[in-house]
Amino acid sequence: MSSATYEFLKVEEKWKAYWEKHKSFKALNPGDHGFDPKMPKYYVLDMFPYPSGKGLHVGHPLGYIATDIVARYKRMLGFNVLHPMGFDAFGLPAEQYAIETGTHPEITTHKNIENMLAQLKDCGLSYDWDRTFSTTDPDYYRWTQWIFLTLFQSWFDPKEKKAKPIEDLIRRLESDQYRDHNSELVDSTHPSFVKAKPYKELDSKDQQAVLDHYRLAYLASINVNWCPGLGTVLANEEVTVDGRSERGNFPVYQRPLKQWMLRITAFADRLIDDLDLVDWPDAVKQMQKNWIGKSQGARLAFEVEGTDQSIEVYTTRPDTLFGATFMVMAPDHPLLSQVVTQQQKESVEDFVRQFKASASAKRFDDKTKSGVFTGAYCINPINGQKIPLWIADYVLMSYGTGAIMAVPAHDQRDFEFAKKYELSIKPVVKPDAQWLSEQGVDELTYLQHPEKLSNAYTEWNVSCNSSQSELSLNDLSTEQAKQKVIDFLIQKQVGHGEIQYKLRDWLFSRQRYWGEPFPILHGTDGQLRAVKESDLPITLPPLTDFRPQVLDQEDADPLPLLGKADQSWRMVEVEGQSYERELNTMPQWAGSCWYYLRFMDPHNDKVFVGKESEQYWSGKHGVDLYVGGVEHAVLHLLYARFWHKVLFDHKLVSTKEPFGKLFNQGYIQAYSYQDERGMYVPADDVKTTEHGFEYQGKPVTRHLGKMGKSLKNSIAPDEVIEKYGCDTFRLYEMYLGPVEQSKVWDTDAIVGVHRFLNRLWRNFVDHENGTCLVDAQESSGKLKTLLHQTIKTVTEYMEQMRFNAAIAQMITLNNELVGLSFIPKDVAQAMVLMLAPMAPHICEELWQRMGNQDSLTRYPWPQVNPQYLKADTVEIVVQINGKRRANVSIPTQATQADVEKLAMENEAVTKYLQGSTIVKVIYVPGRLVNLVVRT
RNA sequence: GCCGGGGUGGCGAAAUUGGUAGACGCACGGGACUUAAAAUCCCGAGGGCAUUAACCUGCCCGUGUCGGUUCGAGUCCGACCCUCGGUACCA
Repeated sequence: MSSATYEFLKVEEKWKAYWEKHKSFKALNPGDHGFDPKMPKYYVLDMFPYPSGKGLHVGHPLGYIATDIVARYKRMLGFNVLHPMGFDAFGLPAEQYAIETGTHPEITTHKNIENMLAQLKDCGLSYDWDRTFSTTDPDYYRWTQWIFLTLFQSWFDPKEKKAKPIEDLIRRLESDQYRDHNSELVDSTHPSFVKAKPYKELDSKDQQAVLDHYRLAYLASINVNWCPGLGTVLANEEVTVDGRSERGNFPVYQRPLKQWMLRITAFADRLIDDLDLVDWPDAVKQMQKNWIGKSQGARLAFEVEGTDQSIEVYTTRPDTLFGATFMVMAPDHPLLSQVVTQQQKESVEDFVRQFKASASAKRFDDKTKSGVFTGAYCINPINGQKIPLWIADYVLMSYGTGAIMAVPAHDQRDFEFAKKYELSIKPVVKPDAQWLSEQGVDELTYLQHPEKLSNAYTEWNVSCNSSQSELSLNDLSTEQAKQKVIDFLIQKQVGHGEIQYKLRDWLFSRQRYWGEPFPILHGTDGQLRAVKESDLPITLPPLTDFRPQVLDQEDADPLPLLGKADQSWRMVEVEGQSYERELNTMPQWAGSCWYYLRFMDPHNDKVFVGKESEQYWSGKHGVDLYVGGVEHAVLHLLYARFWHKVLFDHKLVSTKEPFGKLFNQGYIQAYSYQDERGMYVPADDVKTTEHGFEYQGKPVTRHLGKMGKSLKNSIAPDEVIEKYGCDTFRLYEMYLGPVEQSKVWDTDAIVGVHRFLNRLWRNFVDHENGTCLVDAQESSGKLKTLLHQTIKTVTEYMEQMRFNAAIAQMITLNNELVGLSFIPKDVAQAMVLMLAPMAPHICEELWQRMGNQDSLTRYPWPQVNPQYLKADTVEIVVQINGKRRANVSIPTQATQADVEKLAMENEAVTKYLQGSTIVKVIYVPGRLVNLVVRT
């Protein structure tokens, strides 16, 4: 083998060692030696991984390679680039493994991180490894705990819509603002005892209770998702639509428990509004908006006839109040027992019993509605009409007030229910003429007998049938009518306008071991006490038995694992008082809520991030590019934005939003094969035959999906890198298709880009004697034009992260060089520099062989010279009536008149022009001339 | 149902502001090198029709479907079909 052959393994090893030795990718912080404040910054971040024990497959590095290319590209453009990597290592898998094997999660985590680091380093990624940390490092979670305390010591001022220190609230309470009913502090769910006396006169326990009521982190006894199979409670976001746990697929039950909550709902409006500030995919913005689920409407009360009770309802269509012909409350509504009549008591109780029994078993796509009459009647506050009160399974206690006014004429669900139980239907919005004709009725028939139709429609917008002596909505638009009704409700003191959200406060505690302990102490009297900042971190106690108390009964109380910790850890004495530590741990999401900030200043032991570093790296938009999977659209990304906003309100971070630009990479998919028994067979050994797919002579079925060890279709990056080299691997991952798209892995196709790199090498290095074939001469003519056009398009593609298209351009250029005995210097330089972000090792080697002494890491990206963009002559198309008829070659400088003349002289053109007159000539410079003719 | 993406050869995909559709790569076919194979390299190709011994050449049809705007539409507008993702008795 001659030394001229491209020996990728040797070359790649050489340059990896070089970069490591020279710390080529170290990002300099303000204050560091050599830091240049004039250099613009660029922060490019990956969603950091969970260090799983299974090892990476070729799908994992896709996003990392993309960000690495951006990072290398931006360095060449002269940016100070922050490109860090870390590990999100708290969470269930390590703990489950500990249960099975007895290995402490810390050991497992450490081992997995080591493995993953090695695999990542094989990919030639240009991270600043000095900034790497794991969320499980006490030096890191110390600050996670600190931020939790910041939340705990904050309240949300609804007037200014921002988080403020709790001391600020105490000052206000001491001035006794809270008992004033016009004060924004008054809250209807306030414990009644605190309203009786001024705050100052309350004992310290009651004062605490008041404060706890306002904190951004608070304990509450609420209905939570209790998963006995995992021995823990879960956030709404962690429960699937089937009512099972996202991890482990265990059944989840609703039950009230006392848990830590974070008041994310207070930030709902800002979380929606500030989406306008960021450059994110519309799909993700939309998902967040849907998740928050803001709706505008009205809350109003219906008196229950013959009692002093009234039922509150929420509606987004107050304009249809005249059309309310019955009421429905949820079967688990707290007022139910007080309004049901004696005669109906038995059938209502039967229904409730049935409802409860079937609630967890009920199929989620079952939309049939059933209900029962309570015997009670409500009074419609707008017209005094008496309407029956029902309970039904289609009204949920968890949204709005748990009761609705039913307007069957304009709501599909109410309509179905009304038809089933023969309740009256009253249209109050004028229907559309076209809709009526589709239904085959005239307006009069519809208004008098709406029950004859098969559906109800709600998108019309002029009220009708809506009037009584005091109030008429007839002929008003929906918007006008809504406002008029709300004004009326306020005037009658039975309701008001209201905004509802689907978003619930974030359930923040778990009964597991492998998570951040809460820095909270519980006094013997139930008082909460924050751990002193100087006592952080609260490290996890040693434990040998990690089995959760898995309980068969769904109503058994959860037992936090930290309850098994030694007495000496659990019990603390402060100022002579004895306290027990909080035994819950934080959920997996906690660590990932702020890691992007720690990367800016990872070794700071004074603060969670130094102010100067934070301001420099945040700049105007925070993280400049954040790349990760779309699966985090509502979980991590919503939580992190929430924490960021709290930190922003405390002036601890300088941007409103953490991630200026978000990019969702696609997934790498692979075929998996199952035999008749449904067992997965190794995808590698499956043969394609004329009948289909076969494994060991037996037919198997093919399915396209994720890659994974259990599916026996996993391919490790190591195997690919060993065989083709890291540059080929990186190039191939990018060449497979657009980064944001999912694509199917096909190992066979990898030879394409591998051939390209070999061809590139041969173009540059003489295969006989290994000398460099780059000439001192510059290119000229068409090659020069092609070069500058390539630089132009490739630069555009790099900006748009369309690496597949960029690679194709460079392959084309390289193909032009095949057969040349020497490569012009300017072409060679530009070629190597442009390819360097994607295939850095081979480019470094070629760069050195071209006579450069140092790494090309910070060499400037090639510039386009517009004067070379056009060749001396250019081929243009001659069209006649839009159809291509001929090509003519014209000088670049030619005027339109010249072009027309040349076009007319063309033989093929004259043939078509016979017997026609030219009506119009359209000339697109450099491209075509279109002759519009009439015969 | 609602919201948001996406439909281009056998496959992955390209196509500036509307301007020669299918660049580039895989697979395929042919060839070179080789005792042979692998690897490597070179050449070919959207579909159809006409013409020809063959090359050449000419014409028509082609970007999910139908319609519109335009000299000209993958690109813009309208309706529909299919598909992927999110979400769902949210009042």
